[in-house]
Amino acid sequence: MLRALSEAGFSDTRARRAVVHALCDAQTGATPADLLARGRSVHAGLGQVTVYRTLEILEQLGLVRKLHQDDGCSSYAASSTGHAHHVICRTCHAAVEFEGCSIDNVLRQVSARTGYSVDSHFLELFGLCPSCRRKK
Amino acid sequence: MLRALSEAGFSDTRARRAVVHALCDAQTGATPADLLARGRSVHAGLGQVTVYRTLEILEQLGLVRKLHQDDGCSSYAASSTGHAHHVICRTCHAAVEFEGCSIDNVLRQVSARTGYSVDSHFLELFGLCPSCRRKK
DNA sequence: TTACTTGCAAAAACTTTGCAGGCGC
DNA sequence: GCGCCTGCAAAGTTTTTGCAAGTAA
Repeated sequence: MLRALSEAGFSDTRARRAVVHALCDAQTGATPADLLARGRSVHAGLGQVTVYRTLEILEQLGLVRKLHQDDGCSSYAASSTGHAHHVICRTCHAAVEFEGCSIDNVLRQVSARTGYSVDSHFLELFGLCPSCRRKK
Repeated sequence: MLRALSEAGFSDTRARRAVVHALCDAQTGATPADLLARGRSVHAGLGQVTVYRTLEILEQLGLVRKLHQDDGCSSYAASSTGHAHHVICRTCHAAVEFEGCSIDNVLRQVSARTGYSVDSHFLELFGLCPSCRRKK
């Protein structure tokens, strides 16, 4: 992730490393406030504004994805690259990325029925992660 | 939609009718501010707070769904009932509901790979509506 | 009448912007 | 050294809360 940043022409700074670290450290979606707290354990002077600005960059590069959850859409999760989705645990919020969403059939169906030309999509799954399932 | 509200035990009030009307009137996702403006053409005294409160109720009843768009997650679209998704025009934002998302194969795949038990999902498609397509 | 609703005002939460100083390269 | 970055403070936005008055049933 840091590498991708510098390859895209962004400086390798202490603040950005802290945010990236916080994102990778969290196995769950994290809000800007979460990331600030986590990031400060690495770089005490980190500011909230920088978290926002770094997230903006990472999101544009596709390295981070905003999650849509019931309690709001303000958490972010690392996304290895390009097209991918997340499956989120409704108990502990652990977010795991997955690829290979073969929903072409749905796209075709919807195109045919609605007349829209569909060119992208957003998919998110919710359920229980293995560990939370065990605890039930 | 009004019927469903009263069946769920909520009063049939002028303010709620205005919000519901505004929601159905808009063929696109509408933000709380949009709904206030539209709703006021029906009930001039409508307040923003009531819009929020009504949306909350409608959302819980599954009559309205929050959309997840690039520019934020603060617009809502009417949803006839239960499980359904939207396909949204990236130009004019027209939102059309569709059912029949046969993504069971994806769910199974993800379950198998990640060990999560998946019990719900969120899917949204983006593209161009017939009318915007013609204008290109 | 009685309880549910409403809208205002204010508070709180969240995000963006401006800018002087700091740091990567 | 130059120009990108940062963090503070402040401004803007959006959403929530408290409460007295209003309205549906």
